[in-house]
Amino acid sequence: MTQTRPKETASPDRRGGSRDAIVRAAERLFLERGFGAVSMDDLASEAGVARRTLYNQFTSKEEILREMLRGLSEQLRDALPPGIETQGEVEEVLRRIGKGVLTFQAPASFVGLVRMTAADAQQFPWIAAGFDAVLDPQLKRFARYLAHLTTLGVLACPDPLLAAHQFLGLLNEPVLWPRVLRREQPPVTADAVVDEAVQMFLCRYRVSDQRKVTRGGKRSSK
Amino acid sequence: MTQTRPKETASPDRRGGSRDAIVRAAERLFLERGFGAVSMDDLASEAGVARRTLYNQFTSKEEILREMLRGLSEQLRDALPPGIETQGEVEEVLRRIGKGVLTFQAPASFVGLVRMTAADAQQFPWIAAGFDAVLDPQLKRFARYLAHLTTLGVLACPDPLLAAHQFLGLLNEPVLWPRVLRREQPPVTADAVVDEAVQMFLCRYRVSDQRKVTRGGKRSSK
DNA sequence: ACTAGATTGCACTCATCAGTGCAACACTTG
DNA sequence: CAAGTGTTGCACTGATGAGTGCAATCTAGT
Repeated sequence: MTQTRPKETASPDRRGGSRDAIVRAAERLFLERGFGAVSMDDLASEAGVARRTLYNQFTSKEEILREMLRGLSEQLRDALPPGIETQGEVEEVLRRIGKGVLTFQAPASFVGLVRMTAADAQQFPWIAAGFDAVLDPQLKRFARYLAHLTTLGVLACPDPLLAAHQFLGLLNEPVLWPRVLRREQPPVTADAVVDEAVQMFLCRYRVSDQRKVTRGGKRSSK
Repeated sequence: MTQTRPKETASPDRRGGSRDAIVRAAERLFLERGFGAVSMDDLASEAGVARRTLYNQFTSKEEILREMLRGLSEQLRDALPPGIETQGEVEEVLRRIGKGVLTFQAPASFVGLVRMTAADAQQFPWIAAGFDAVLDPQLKRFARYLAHLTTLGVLACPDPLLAAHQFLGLLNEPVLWPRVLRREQPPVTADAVVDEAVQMFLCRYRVSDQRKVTRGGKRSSK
């Protein structure tokens, strides 16, 4: 009789779909306006759900945010696929990583996440902690890759962590941060930014046994 | 009744000093917690002033923010003193600019301003506009400097604006953004960051007729 | 001392918002 | 139909916060 219903994807309207709808609405609104600036009424109407349902599914507004960030973390964790640095030559790998970074932070939701982290993490430190838990391993992993190449004699990075920061800075400054601060978009394309970043980075850190690829590459076709 | 007791906290001179006290309190609180997270009561007690005085001096909370940002803009406008790029060799000038950038964004108030811009500029676009009005001219000015050096044949920057972004990215990524996002501080010193940024930047853009680039530069001519 | 303007405490109003209780309703399953 | 579960609307509570009116009070300038 009273059976445990697996609640498999029923109609998104009535059955267990409300929880998902709420989380999706939270992604839209929290990331767009920030946590404090979104009321439960906003959330309910954005989710197409009664306000009371929010409290049937979650114990508090904060729990909605937690669940939203959990889902977002999983998405971001796949940003740089494992093994991206294992094959190919340095320049190729760096360009791949650069494109990967710029791609996975391209959606407006990532910009919103950065904004929300900057804004609300004072009151809710666990927001910054969760954000950090996702990004920091990837930065460290990149630094390990650079250190590895240094021991192989391909690069000469005396401080791999700083070098990793530098590479990310070359990518983020013209692309991500203007968006976060709502400055008008620079007219450069992502491809050009990646090309220039790789070029400058290698120019500085590559061990010049032979200069084979440092220069003659196709300059940004745009 | 403890009613007739004057505030013994900051004692803002009783005469005209209250307005300054309020603005100073606004700088502390708004930049630390964000605009939306500070109440007029917080502001009044931080300023050592009656809540009613806020409304005697300003018409609204928003006007307090506007006045605070106005003062802040003037401070930031002096960040890179005029003429900083006119004298000395490229490497010297870049190092001076780099140190200037890192110095003027060192105070916690600047980090707070960035946070507030990211957070509240969705609701109040004029915040981002004011922030932009300060930073953008300086970026453009730096780009003009790079373009000038390119015409002189000292540098080879095909895209001076992108190059300016790159230099700033090399500085900001390891220093400013971790602070904005409340990630733990990297252990690198500001001096090291500036040195490495200048080195990498010149390694990429300097035309090879120089004498004393610290590290063996690679010729990077087109 | 006197006066004018700034300051202060206080008691409001009006609005928003998180969260709860409850009864009615819809849909699914047996 | 009946039971169970999830959803909905509504009316609350309790708290916070922006902004105002007013009378008492303080301080400077004369």
